[in-house]
Amino acid sequence: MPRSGEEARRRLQQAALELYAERGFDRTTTAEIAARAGVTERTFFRHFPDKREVLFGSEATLRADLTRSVAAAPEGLSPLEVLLHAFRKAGHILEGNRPFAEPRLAVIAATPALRERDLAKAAAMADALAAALRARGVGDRLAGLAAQVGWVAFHHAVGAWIADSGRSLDEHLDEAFAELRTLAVEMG
Amino acid sequence: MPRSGEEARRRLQQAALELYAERGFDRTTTAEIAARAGVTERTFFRHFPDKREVLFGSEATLRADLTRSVAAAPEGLSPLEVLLHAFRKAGHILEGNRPFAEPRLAVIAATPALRERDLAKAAAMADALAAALRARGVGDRLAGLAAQVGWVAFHHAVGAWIADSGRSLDEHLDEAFAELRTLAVEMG
DNA sequence: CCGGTAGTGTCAGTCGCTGTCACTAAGGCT
DNA sequence: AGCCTTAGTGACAGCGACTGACACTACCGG
Repeated sequence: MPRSGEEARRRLQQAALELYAERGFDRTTTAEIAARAGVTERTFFRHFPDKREVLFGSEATLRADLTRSVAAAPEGLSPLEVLLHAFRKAGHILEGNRPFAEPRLAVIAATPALRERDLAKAAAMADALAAALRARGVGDRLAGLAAQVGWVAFHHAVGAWIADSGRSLDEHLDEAFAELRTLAVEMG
Repeated sequence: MPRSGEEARRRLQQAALELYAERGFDRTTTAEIAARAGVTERTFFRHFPDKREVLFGSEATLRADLTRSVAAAPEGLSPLEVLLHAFRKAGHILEGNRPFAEPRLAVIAATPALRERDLAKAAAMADALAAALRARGVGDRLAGLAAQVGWVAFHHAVGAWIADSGRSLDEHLDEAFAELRTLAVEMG
């Protein structure tokens, strides 16, 4: 029953998220995911390289958004200001997807294997941000450091926003970057 | 031929590093590692939970060293200064182990699966550093941010030191933290 | 000398993942 | 309409990572 291919892919993602949330990542087999999606195990591995990657399908678009925002940031901003600018734009998208993203984050937080993959995606994101900064003329080494530090602050802000949804993500972002500044200035 | 247990463990680590370097991580089986170490595949998994962990046996002692140094740092220092203090001490140990650590880092850099595990270890290290900072009275959220940012700077310094061994790790550490300060101050 | 214990070998089995081949639905071409 | 290409799939066989269970043996203290 091959329909569009893209449809099977979405069903597999949905089925995987459900099963990971119900029984846990370790207690669900790829065959079960495929069965719930109405396809074969083999088809699962045609759409996703492994059992973890099925939860990380939207990272590529986020990366594209962020790098585009970095490129489109106004002239004359410092590297971290450029990143803050990009994070604000990406954050707005994230705020909309929250009901879908929340169970996903819960499953990832509860599964070491998925946390590893998540960290790898974060590292790739930081690399992409560093490349985007370099394209703006930021020094080679400095771009790498700025991208990683900026990403840490972003991640921190998202975590705070998850815990305290009362305030907007933008507020948490500003606060995280302010804390970053405080930390650095305190150094002799 | 059960001798000391600890001896088999060391032989397994050695054999694994050699084989990973020779054929690559993906092209070596756990059975081959066990064979070169003179034990059975089952024994490999008694000493290490999986094929990757065999390269990460010394992370626990590094973590212990770092957290101890954080606790022993002088009073009155800012969070990042405390971390810089701890990194200097750990760095001296690292400078001694270099001939052993270098092939290990090369293998990790060449293998995505091992990079994932490495990132997970780094995250655990940052968590431990954050806890050590909290024990010194640093605020809860700030400790987490400082630990991650500090670790990024440390990692950056180590990378620069690997590429440019002419200068000491301490110099690279100072430079990384100075760059960090510059980045933060540039922000409006 | 003996009993406990820790480290190991052996075997069987599950599951993640891959290569291969045949099949079928969908869309474009004449 | 009939055909042909192509993408998506099912079925099958197989490797390798990892686990549970059981038996065995070197060691260590009494």
